[in-house]
Order: sequence, then structure tokens, then C-alpha cells
Amino acid sequence: METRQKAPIGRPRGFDAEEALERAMRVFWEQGYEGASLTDLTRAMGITRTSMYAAFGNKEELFRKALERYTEGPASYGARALREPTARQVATAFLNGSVRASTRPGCPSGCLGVQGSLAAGDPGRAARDELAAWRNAHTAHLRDRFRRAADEGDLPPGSDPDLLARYLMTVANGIAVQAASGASRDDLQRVADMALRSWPPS
Amino acid sequence: METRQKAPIGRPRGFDAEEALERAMRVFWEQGYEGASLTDLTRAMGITRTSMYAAFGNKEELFRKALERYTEGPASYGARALREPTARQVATAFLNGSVRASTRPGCPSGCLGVQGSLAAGDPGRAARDELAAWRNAHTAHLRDRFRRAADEGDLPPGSDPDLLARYLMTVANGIAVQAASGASRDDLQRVADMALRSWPPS
DNA sequence: AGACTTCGGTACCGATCGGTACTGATCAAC
DNA sequence: GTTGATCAGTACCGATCGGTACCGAAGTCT
Repeated sequence: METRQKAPIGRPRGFDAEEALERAMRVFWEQGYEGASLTDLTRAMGITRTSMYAAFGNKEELFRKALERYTEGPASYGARALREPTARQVATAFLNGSVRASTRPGCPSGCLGVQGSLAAGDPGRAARDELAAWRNAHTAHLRDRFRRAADEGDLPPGSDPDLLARYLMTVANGIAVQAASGASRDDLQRVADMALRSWPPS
Repeated sequence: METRQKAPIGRPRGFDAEEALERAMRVFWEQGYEGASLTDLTRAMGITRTSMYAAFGNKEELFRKALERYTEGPASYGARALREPTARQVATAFLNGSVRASTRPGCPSGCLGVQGSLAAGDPGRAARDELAAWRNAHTAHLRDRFRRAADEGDLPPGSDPDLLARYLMTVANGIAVQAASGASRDDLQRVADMALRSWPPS
């Protein structure tokens, strides 16, 4: 017999939660956690405060879910880059993806993981810490990938996977800040290319 | 005859404006423009709201003056680096200074010019734009310096001063974000050293 | 002294913050 | 058709936001 499809009792939701989350993500991306008020958010999402609280919990949880969506959407280049066959290709794909994601037409300039919250007062401290953890987790993923590359002989002996990962993340973070400062995609692609010139030879 | 020392009429100020501005700068540095409330600021400055408004105008002007102080204080390595004799030394001094300023013990991690405001809602938009202009001005100073270096034959023919300047600023911005993520001074110094490996040969 | 100006402090302004109680309408299960 | 849960929406909560009016006290000038 087929698995019983869960039949939620009561009136079904009248809006698309995914679409609403996408809109919220954009607002956080553009205005940061503290700069995005519930009025801004719900107006962009096209729903009332009540519906938002019922569907997403509160502002903090909404931000967390928006960040998840960001990770799987605009920032999915990160996970994709890790699957490239060589360390150099990982690095290239990561920085190129960072340039493209930070300068995507129709999206806010920069990276939600950076400008969502770098410094904050008391109420925004949880979001700030979560973003710092998010960035560090991505750095750790790169590091693990480069450790494997070193084991496989894909990096010269003596290479420091930790340094390589942090270097890439530093450049990507800088690219995000530069995009928020108004730098163009072409400018930043040249910067990424230059940054890769110091990559260890394969 | 000596110039008449201006003799301000009325009761003289009872606090040190420079000291108060220094304290305000720290708060903006740590919590960002939007995250720093007047209560936070005046408490740290040790003065009342009234005194703050009389001495500095309003929150926006206080921020602008704090940024000036930051430029001449913690960020003075930027102007200092421009006076180095060779392009390579400029680049090295700039990145090393960025690492040190972003990880100074007893100061907030990172750079006020970055985390002061990257994304903001309506009320913080002026501060955000001012910081973007601040970063771009520093990039322009580097670019002008490298143009001169190219003219002087201090850079290989075909070098792109604009790219070199943007590259340095990108790495410095990334270093600031990484410092705010908890990276140590040693880690970031290694990143800076690696970034300089792609610098054109002198 | 007397005039004048700014001091530090309190108490308050309207607006907005994140979050919630309550409402009548709406839809599914029985 | 009845029951009951969730819907979207309004109106409101206390707290805090940036900013200001007003105060008596304190200090420097003529």
C-alpha cells in the first residue's frame, strides 16, 4: 500500500512558502539582518506578520532559513566547486563562482554570508555569530578538500591545506566587499584571475 | 604680536572630545552603524545625549568624525604604505598593515571601513554609502601610486595599476572579514604573504 | 558683580522596533 | 451539515529608536 500522504487539517496555506522565503532572502541580502525590518520583510514576502510568524517562527529563524536557501541557491557554487577533480580546479571554480554570485544581475551586490551581518548590536548578535560560523564552515570544507588533494599528490609536498583554504575564502570575502562597493563583474574576474596566480603549481 | 588665542565664551566643555570620539569609534567598529545605539555610544563616551549632540551634531556626523579618526589612527597604515619607495613595498606594507590593524589586541577585530556598514536599511544608507566611498577612495590612492610606479619603471611594462590596486584592496577587505570571523593574526599574515606571491616582479 | 553661554541631566517627543492577541473568513475531516 | 483548525488581517503590546525641550548649576567674559 502507498504511504499515507499527510493530510494537514484545517485551511491550507494561501501563499508559496518557498517564494516568500526567496523574497525574504533578497531583503536580508540587500539590507542586512539588522537593517531588514519585519515591515520590509513581510511587505516583500507579500504576507502579513501573522502568517510569517506561523510559517517561519520569528525573525531569527527566518534569517536562518533564508541563509539555508542562499546556501543551496546563489552560494551553491561552493559545494559544486568542491567536486572538481583537481585542487586547482576547485580553487578556480570557487573564485569564479564567487565573482559571479556577487555580481549577479537582478540580485543585490555582494554575498549574504558577508554583508548579512559582520558587526551588530545585541539583538543581531545571534545572526552575526551564525554567519561567522557559516563562513568558517565553508573554509573547513575547502580545507578538507585540499587535505585530500595533498594526500592524492594533487598538491606539491609541503602545501598547507589550511592556508590554501583560508586564502581562497579571504579573496572570496574581499570580492564580496568589493562588489558591495560597486566593482563590476569584469573587474572582479580579473582580481580572481590574479589571485590564482599564486596557487601552487599542479 | 601673537595671534589672539580664541577665548570661547561661556562654560568650557567638561569632557575630552577626542577621548569621547575615540570611544565612539570603538563602538561603531564593534557594532556597526546601525547596531550602535545612541545609548551604547553615549554610555561608552561617558557623556549625555545632550552633550553629544552639542559637540558632534548627530549620529551620522558622529560616525563621519569617528571614521576620520579611524583613518588617521588605526587605518593610517594606508597613507603610510603609499610613501614606500617601490610598488612592491607599497603592496607589502599595505597588506601587512591591514593584517595588523584587523587583529590589534584590545581593539575590535576587523576594519571599521568594512564592517561599519556593508548592507543597511533606509536610516543607515548614508553611512553605508560613505563607507563605500571611503573604500573606493583608498583604492584610487593605491591606483594613483601604481600609475606613478609604472611611469617610473618600477612595475613591468603592461602592468595594470587599476587591477593591482583593486587586487590589494580586495585582499585587505577579505582579511578584515576573516578577522571578524575569528582568524588569528598569524593565519592572516600567511594569507597576506601568499597574496603577494602573485605580485609582478620588480 | 552682572551678563552671558554652555554645562550635565532628566524627562519627554513621535516613530518604529520585534512580537502577539484577537477577529471573522475559509477550508478539510467527519 | 457540523465541527474544528488554520487562514489572512487589524490593532495593539511594551521597549527602544534617534532626537529635543527644558532645567538649575557652573564657569568666563566685561
